[in-house]
Amino acid sequence: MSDFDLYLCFMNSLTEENYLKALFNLSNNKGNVNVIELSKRLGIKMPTVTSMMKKLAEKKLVYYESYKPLKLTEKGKKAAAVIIRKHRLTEMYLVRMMNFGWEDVHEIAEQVEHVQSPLFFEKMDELLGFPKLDPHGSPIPDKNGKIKLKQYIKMSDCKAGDTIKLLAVINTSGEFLKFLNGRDLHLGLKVKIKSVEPFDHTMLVSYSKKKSETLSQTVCERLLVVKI
Amino acid sequence: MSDFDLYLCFMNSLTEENYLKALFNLSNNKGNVNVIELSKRLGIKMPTVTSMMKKLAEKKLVYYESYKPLKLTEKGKKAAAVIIRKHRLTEMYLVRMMNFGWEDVHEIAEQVEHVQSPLFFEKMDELLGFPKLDPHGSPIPDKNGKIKLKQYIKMSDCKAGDTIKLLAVINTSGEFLKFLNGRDLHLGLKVKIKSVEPFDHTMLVSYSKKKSETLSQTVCERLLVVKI
DNA sequence: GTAATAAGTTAGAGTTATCTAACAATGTTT
DNA sequence: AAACATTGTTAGATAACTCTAACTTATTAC
Repeated sequence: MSDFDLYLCFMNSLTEENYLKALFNLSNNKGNVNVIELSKRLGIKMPTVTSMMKKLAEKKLVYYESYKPLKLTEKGKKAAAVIIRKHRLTEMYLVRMMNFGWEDVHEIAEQVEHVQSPLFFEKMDELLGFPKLDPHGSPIPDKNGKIKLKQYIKMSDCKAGDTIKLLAVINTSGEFLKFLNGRDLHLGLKVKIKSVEPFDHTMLVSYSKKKSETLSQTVCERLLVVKI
Repeated sequence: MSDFDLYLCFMNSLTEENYLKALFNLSNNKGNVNVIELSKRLGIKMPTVTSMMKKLAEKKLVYYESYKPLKLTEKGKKAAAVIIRKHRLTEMYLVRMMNFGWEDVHEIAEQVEHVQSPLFFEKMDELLGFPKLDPHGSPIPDKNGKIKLKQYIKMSDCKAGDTIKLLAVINTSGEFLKFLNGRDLHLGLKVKIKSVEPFDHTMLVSYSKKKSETLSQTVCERLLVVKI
């Protein structure tokens, strides 16, 4: 068994990496995850997910008991955070060093994150000046998989009269980000909430040179902010 | 079937890509390739190679007849060249834009080359100023898979008294490249062949500030040069 | 030109990751 | 608490890629 094979046998397959990442991202809110949620997120049928959970449980990456919610072990959390670190560093690299728009980087990072070369990502990190956040405002875990969670609130939870600063987006789909581009909405922006429509929670806001824009609840739920 | 699935169904799998690339690289000399050669190059047993050849033949990427040498079709050549383009652009990018040494880039490029995003590689190309050669002196195929072959000769085919310019290396293994680094041998270097030992074809050479160095035949066979 | 060697193929099996169909447990409604 | 809906599991099949063992064809050597 060569050095490389030895290295590989401690490695998780690309498929396993995708399950770990999805588990991590879905856990952010509640700590544990349902089979059906994971199934939907990955676009993979439930029986397949169940059998993969058994496999990951054997590797001590997931706590799994029949009919109980899924939960990453510490080892699993760390493995997932390392992948997410690679994803977010890549996104940052693509935006800052290669002039991609924030709406274009997710798909590419989704592939590059599986590259097995710690040095590659350390180099990115260094060239970027050790960034703490990715282009969408999400925190980048450190080399050991430690992640500093941010105390942001959803814009949709703010009230009329609040002045807020836009600091992250929840959804990183191209569609959504292009919508934000079209309205000149970008991270760091100061926004004043002029009023909130009680019926559908649409917000009437003003920012930069725009006197009056309306943002639907769907949009505001995907924007993370702090009050200022 | 979604747009993305539609895109995928015309795509070759990662495994197929590796077979195509190996076929292309092995063809460079003779145009056709033996099963056993390909088997050794990929580290995959011969029966597996045979069955993959049948699969690639169905996809019109390879001409395959039992007991006959393998040969890429035009379609296969083009597909392979596109992958090799991605590999070589990545190597160049890693060296020029990320400060990697030429001995470190092969393994990383081996993984990055499979990223499915034409834009990603076009961006590299643009940022690099549309390079024609990779860090090891190999030509980078254009977007359409056209490759301009270079008329280099092996240093081992040169004679005593020749003055040559080092323009490419055949082997891109870290070991070999580190050896070259250790002797300050780099591309573009002018080298004078002082004498050739008739018994083992070792060459006695001088270059830059070095009055007298010996290079084994093993090394000289892996160096591509032009006479000047 | 036959025997020995090398190269290539066939047959059958294993692994990983996926699916569908059928069944079981859990949660919700009335 | 019984009925229904939702969620989760089991069983069995499939596809891609790999292997070993046995066999066949081609090449080389005497």
